[in-house]
Amino acid sequence: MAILSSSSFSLFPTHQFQTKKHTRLRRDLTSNRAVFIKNRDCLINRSLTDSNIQLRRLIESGDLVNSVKLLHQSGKQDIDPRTLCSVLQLCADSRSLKDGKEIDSFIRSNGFVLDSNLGSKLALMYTNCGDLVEARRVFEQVRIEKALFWNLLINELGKVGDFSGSIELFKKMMSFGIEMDRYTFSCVSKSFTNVNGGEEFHGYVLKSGFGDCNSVGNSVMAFYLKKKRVESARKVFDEMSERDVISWNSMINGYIDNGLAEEGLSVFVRMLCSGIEVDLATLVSVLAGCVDSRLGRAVHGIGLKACLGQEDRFCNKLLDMYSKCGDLDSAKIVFAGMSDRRSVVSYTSLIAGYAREGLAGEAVKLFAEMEEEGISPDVYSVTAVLNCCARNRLLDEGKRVHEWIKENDMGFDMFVSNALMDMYAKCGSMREAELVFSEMPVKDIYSWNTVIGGYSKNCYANEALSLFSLMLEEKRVDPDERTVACLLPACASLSAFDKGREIHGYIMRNRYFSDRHIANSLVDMYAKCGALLLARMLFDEIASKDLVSWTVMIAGYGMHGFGKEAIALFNQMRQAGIEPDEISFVSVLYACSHSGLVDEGWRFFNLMRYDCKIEPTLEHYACIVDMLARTGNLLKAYRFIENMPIQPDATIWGALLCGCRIHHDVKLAEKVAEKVFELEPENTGYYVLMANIYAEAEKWEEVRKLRARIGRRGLRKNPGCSWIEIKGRVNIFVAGDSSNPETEKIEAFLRGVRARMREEGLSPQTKYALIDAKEMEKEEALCGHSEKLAMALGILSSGHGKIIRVTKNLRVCGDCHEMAKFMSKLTRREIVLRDSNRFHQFKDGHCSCRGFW
DNA sequence: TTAGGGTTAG
Repeated sequence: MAILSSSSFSLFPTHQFQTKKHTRLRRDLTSNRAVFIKNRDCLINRSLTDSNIQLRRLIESGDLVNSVKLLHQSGKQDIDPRTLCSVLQLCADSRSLKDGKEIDSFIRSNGFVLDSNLGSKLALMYTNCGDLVEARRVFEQVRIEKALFWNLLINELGKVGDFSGSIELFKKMMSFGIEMDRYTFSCVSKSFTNVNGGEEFHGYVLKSGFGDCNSVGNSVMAFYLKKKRVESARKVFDEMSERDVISWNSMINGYIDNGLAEEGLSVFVRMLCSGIEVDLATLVSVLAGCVDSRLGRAVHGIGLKACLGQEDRFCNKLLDMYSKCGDLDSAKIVFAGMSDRRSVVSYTSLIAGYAREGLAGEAVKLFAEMEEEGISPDVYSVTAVLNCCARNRLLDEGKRVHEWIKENDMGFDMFVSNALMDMYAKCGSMREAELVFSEMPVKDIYSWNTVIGGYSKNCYANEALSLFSLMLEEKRVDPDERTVACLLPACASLSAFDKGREIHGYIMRNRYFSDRHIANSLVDMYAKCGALLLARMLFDEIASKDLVSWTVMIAGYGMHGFGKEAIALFNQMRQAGIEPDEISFVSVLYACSHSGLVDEGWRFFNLMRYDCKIEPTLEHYACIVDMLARTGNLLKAYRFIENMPIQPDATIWGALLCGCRIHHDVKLAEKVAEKVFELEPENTGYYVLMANIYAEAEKWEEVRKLRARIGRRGLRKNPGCSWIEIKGRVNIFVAGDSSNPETEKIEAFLRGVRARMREEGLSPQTKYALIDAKEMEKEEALCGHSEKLAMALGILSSGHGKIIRVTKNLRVCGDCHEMAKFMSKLTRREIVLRDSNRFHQFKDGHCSCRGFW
């Protein structure tokens, strides 16, 4: 077959035609000369061909050792080049490089002419024995005619990862005018797949005229699929004149592998309708695309009909499918049916299934059972069991696995290290996670994202941000969408508006906004940094909003005290056909409680229970209690808690305690406080809250007793602390702090504000000072509250028009709240204060919380 | 063309 039609050479300059003609001429001359020499040698040494015959016998019996020995004893005249070809073939077959090299040196030292035949065998020997450098050298010395030998070397170079070498040889083959065959394209396709670009591969195939060949078409499909160009692969698939089971399987697998399960399944259905017989690979691919076990069961049936029920790979994939679909009963049936054919793969699938369903005990038990069965865990099963510990917060179990990993020297595996760090991070042990991270010689994107996300979730926001900076500095691994998604919650928790904006810039430069995960966390970040309008603008830009998008925006309105807006958005979400879940109900209930919308709150609570059939959790109950308590319905709240179908926790009673403080009900507070102290005896916040209630009622003796109680328990009050970001630097203040270099200015400013307040008849809210002393001292203590210091620094250090954004770790104090209102009017500055509970937006002497805090 | 494992938002 004329493989390379003349048109195929249009890829090369016209002088190629001359080269081809000349080489053919040279080849003919060389070959004639070889025949001449061979005949001459045979004539001279006719009597000595015995050793040649003997050698052939040895080769035929596969005795390479004696063949080489005999060859060494013989002279050039004894040996026919065809015999050399046979012995080289034997070396190639037995992968014996040492013998092969000896024969090569025999050939060279005896001056044998390296013609295409002998050269081919020499190249084959080197190719098969893995000395690809020598193999390529032979190709440079001799013109090898048969495509087979080129294909083998092209293939081997690709296999060892020398993709450019493989493509170079392919191009040389083409320029030499060697007739290619269909295998040539299969052999080189892997190399084109693995280099950047490689787009010309399809062009070569089309020009070679092999485009119609089924196996070549399959290679082109594989090429596009590896490059994740599923649509291009589909075009090749659609244009194929004939498709074999491999073509169908590739297309199905290509879709499913690239997350397009529906398309993959529709090709599978078409395959079934076309009457093509499915095989093991078809079903293994299809099972990977089954996201619900009903469909998977149908494929299970097809597999049984196709007599694949006993195939290990089919069973393992079935097991994995059922386990991923959450149908553990079916998974267990398959597992039971495998009895003695269970491998570490089967165990891993079921362990991972248990882990996903939160059945940590079962997962750990199965892991132990596997070891008892004599099947040793490998990196996959260890990763699966670590993941199980991570999801179920099993720190002790995870630590035991870590010990096992150390004993069995498995720590080198990146998957294992990453899973270990994730386990520690999810169990809150960031120090351990850090240690694993620091010991990793090579870190990939998962490693960085895991630790950054771990810091972020464990309230080490600053550490998360610095690790991200280090990642950018080191430049070994580029951040991706997930890095940013890990990072934004850190900015959100710190209220680090400027940092968040910087990351927003990074997101826009890298076009990450189209990723909904990113867009949602960006909206959440801005809402939590107090930039509600910005959050809303971005929310409006999200093209296809999901439940999380709506929920973060609803929660954003809620925490800023825009209850009505939150409710409107919740209704809009339902109109858009998105069903609320338990978290979105928490957001809307929280919004109702923070805006004093009692009727609406009840309406949503009932809607959730009776229409959406969502069982309320502690969080929902806490919102209702909070809503009732804030609005002064203290007894209603108390009765509500008593009638709860689930056990109330400290947060629930704590919400009522807060209500008691707002409405100055000391008696009820005492009753509630005892319940809270019993439930969370170590939480100092509740003692402080109760002490405040006493202080506000001026019951100083009770304050003293409570203080003593705190002291006896060895508890220390969590110090109030506020911070403000100025020019990218976070300034932190604790109460009475004078460490800031601007302290003098800050104090003078606050004194001035206080004086102006007094002039306008606003006296300090000294009840909040919590100090039983003379009024003056109290006033001074108030002046030192951390949020006032931070706000003052903000006003003094930032340009007019810039919003002052302050964050406090506890609830804002009443006096600071009054003063902030006054300062916003006096200085005509907008102040956004985020406390542990919500946002306060101070403008023109008013606060957005309207007293609900 | 062919089995199992690791990182993201409310």
